[in-house]
Amino acid sequence: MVSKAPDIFPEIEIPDEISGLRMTAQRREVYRLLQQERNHPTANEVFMRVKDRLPNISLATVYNCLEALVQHGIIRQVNFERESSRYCPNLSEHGHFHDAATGVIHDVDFKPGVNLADVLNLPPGAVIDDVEITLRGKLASA
Amino acid sequence: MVSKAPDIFPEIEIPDEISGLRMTAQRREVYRLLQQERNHPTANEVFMRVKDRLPNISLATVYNCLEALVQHGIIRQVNFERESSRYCPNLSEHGHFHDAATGVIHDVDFKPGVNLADVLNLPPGAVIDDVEITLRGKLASA
DNA sequence: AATAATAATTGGAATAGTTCTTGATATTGA
DNA sequence: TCAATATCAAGAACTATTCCAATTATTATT
Repeated sequence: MVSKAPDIFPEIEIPDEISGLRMTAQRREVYRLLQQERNHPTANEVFMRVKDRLPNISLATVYNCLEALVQHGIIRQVNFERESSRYCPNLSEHGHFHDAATGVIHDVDFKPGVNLADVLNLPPGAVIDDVEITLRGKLASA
Repeated sequence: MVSKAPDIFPEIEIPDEISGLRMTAQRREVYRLLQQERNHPTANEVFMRVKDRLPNISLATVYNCLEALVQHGIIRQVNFERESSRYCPNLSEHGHFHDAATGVIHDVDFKPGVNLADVLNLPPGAVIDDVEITLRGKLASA
């Protein structure tokens, strides 16, 4: 007899529309999963997980949903090297620390009041639309 | 009658060995090209360019050469989103600014004396091996 | 210099993540 | 209700990269 792992979080309610994007059943479940499992899953991981609730969903649809959510600024797409894209619902400007030992990805926030131009020699006239910071290393067992 | 574009730079001399890596003809030309054309070419762009001098070189060999050079710390591999990897001979710790209008990639240096931990809330105990900073935006015509 | 051992190169096949295409299904608006 | 539009599913297609097996080049040893 197979028993499903219990949902750790109470059901997250998701409205019928977010930022102008209609929440279909598929988009809703994809988004809900990202909210609940904040370990930056790949499209395929999302696919496997969401199948619990929508057994007929296809991988192509997961890609479609993820793209729609990214396009509407509801989630973020994160890339490490040329590995599979990963997705996260943390919209605040942040970077990522990739623990080489465990593979776990930690969100890394900016300290308040930090200005990129204080830190980097930007090309003159540069207007920054998007910043991507990725760190790789180890967590010394504290 | 086809005339080759003249080499802008005088021939760059490359020793028989760099950081313990034997410089074969193929590796030498790949490396020379990266030194001369500092526009962060892709493997395929390197391939097409290097063919001028080594008409029989294969794309697989270009990939092999690039990997060997990266492995020995002679060049760096740079990834933007999930686009083709690009390669650059600038070894100093630096980031990249990607001009959305022109597609041109500019190297961006750190201001002297900047410490990552001053700027980011790193996870406690994090030891950083590698930093990757990518900016995307536009260059306001100065 | 000849030979054996090792390393590098080539060309094509294989792989993996993602995108595209087509037909079916659902939703919205008139 | 009907037409127009959007979304979905399934699998084919695409692309950057890696792998593989056979050949060629280089190095070390006699």
